[in-house]
Amino acid sequence: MNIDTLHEQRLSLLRTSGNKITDARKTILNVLEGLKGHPTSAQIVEAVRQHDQRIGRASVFRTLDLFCQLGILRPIYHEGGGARYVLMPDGHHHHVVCLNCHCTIEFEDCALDGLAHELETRLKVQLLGHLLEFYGYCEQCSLLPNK
Amino acid sequence: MNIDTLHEQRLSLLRTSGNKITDARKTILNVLEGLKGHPTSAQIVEAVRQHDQRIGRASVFRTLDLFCQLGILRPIYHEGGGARYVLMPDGHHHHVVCLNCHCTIEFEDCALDGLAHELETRLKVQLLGHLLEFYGYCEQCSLLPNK
DNA sequence: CTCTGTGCAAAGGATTTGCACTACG
DNA sequence: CGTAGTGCAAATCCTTTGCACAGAG
Repeated sequence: MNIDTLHEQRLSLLRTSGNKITDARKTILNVLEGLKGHPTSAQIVEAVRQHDQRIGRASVFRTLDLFCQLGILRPIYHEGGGARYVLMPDGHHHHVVCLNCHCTIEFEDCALDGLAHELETRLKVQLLGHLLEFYGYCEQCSLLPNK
Repeated sequence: MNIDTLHEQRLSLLRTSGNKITDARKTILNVLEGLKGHPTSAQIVEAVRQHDQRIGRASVFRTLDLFCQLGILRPIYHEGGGARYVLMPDGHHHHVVCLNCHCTIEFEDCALDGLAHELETRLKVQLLGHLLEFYGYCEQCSLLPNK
């Protein structure tokens, strides 16, 4: 799937869900698409500010909440002050978190579609995506004593 | 696996990792084991307070961080002020979150052990557990318009 | 034209920190 | 006994809220 297509899809999801497409929201979406990894809200606010001085802090938070509600974004929490956010490129995201140094390693995996379908039937829910997080110790940290 | 055994395992993990077993930590562990679902830090602080008036707020936060580092507990973030915590009974936890009403549905699943082993080999990491979160709309919310 | 979204500034909380004291091992 | 852990209270910082104005549809 093409990046621009994804971008367009997200914008049209905004529209079809009854929300408006504003400059602030477009800018924030662009910023999110440009940031790598799992940025904190503070990093996002900062990046948005650099992009467009006029966008207020509050709007960033409101927009992040909106994106989360639409399933475009997921909040995660990795110790240390504040939520972090992950864009869900194709509705899913997978990573390994180190409990010691808190680094994250992303990986691809698509073994969960079957389970997703089963759950939709069994629990009568409608799923948009998933977030899979393994935790443990990364290569370096697993070599330390006490681990 | 027996509940008491799990409790003992957690305590001995504290000891073997070079931490001390104190009254405060024992109380907080008991409280966590007694709470259902995905309590917020505020709920945990409150529950601890009811259990033992003398335990300070800061100690609760420090202990939660410690438990997270040991892999006993995982922080998650579900919109709406503050982290939530999930005990990892056997090192894993799975749930579905509704993006609209924010309810959660827990389910059992053990299809990830194979993937965990593969990742351990491929990424050279040492895994303790995992958290799998599906998101979408629950039965009631998926029937609403705009969904 | 109407109603949703925005920016600002201030309020409100939750979490963290520093320090003297306690108690685990 | 020594060091890790604790409780308290204050400081800090993130997030939310209220309101008048702007702009999308």
